[in-house]
Amino acid sequence: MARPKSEQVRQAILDAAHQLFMEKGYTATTIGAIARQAGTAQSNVYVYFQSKFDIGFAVFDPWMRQKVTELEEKVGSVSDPQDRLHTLVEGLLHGIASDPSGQTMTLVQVLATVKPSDEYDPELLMWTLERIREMIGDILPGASPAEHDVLTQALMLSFDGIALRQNLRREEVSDDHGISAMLTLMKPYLDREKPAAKVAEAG
Amino acid sequence: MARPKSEQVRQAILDAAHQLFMEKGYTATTIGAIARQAGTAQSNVYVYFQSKFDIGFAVFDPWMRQKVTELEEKVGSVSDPQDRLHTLVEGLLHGIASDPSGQTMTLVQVLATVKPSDEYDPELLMWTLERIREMIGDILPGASPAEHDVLTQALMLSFDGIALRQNLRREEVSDDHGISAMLTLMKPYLDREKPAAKVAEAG
DNA sequence: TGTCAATAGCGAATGTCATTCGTTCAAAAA
DNA sequence: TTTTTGAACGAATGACATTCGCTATTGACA
Repeated sequence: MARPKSEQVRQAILDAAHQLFMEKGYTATTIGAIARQAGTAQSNVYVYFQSKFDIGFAVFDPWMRQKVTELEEKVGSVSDPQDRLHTLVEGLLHGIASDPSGQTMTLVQVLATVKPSDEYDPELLMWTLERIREMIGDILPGASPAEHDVLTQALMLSFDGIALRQNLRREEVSDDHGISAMLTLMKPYLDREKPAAKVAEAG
Repeated sequence: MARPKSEQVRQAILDAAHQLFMEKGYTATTIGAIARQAGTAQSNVYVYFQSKFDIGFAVFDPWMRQKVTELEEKVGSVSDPQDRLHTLVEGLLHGIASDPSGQTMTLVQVLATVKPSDEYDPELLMWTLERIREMIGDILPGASPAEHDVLTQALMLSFDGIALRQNLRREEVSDDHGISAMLTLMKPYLDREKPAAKVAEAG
């Protein structure tokens, strides 16, 4: 009832935040700057979002879903299993986790500065895990579900690790070694129908 | 020359910071609180440390070295290679990365809030990498140096990933799957002298 | 078509921090 | 002793996220 929130204003705030996060990072972006860029009052931002944390997540969430969806298409368009795996790992760890536009930095800075009052919903994490498990299942139909889980978990863990390092943006701390390491660790699964390791308690 | 800095004061600040970081986390701990707890003036803290970042790192660094050293001893005391690998991965990822005292949260929050003016020195990271590579070399003498690198990089990446998630402290986001996944991925290296994967570009 | 009540929108606070300033005073060097 | 350097300190500064009190709009209802 009464005066409704404007979808335009909401989107303007998200767009402004998105652009500023890319330019300066989440921490260095102020609510005042977001409001100015969005053409509204600083205090009005709080009519649309509960907190800066909220904005950060609202910006990252659709970006991440978009990227993962694109990756699914890309992986789907490759036929050779070895190339598919390479595309998946490379795309996830290089293309998304160490994405140069800085969206991943947003995620890290958002997650690292959660306050108890911020409500973190792991739904995006679960959704992403699901997509990756599915892609891995497609690439390695011979492996067991437990093995799919193992590879999925390891990939997501690496994703988070690379994201954290990305935040440092130091030449000395390159991601390349880590990425090729994960690729190497996963490769053996391509070569067998029933891999040696059935230890997987993951599930 | 002139009045020298007091090692006592410096240590008091570090101790106070250490305790408060464990209790409330890095972000939620204020310089004022550290000073009060250390029995000195807030401004005097800046005589001993350049910034809050500096303090965070000065607290984390010796803790991490201690933990890694303990892990080396623990791994060294185990004889069976399979148990050694298990001890290493479990100790690194469970014992250190998801350490409940909150030191890892300190690391994550410190790294995630670096400002350009903060001088991050990757020396601790390099030192840790070196120790882990050495342990892996001991456990898998049959593997090539390139393979040692691969496993080291993958382990450190997982370490960072688990540390980031640890910061969320949510039941839904457990580390166990990720840890056992890494263990599973590494196990095959125990069973062969010359593993299939020689793809390792890492080095 | 007019009135009411809810609430978007806004400018000016608040409150919390890290960090800096200006001054004082202890101790090393002369 | 005297001088000089810099530790110690209380009081600013300057950034921010977030809240407050008020005004203006707009949907619902008469």
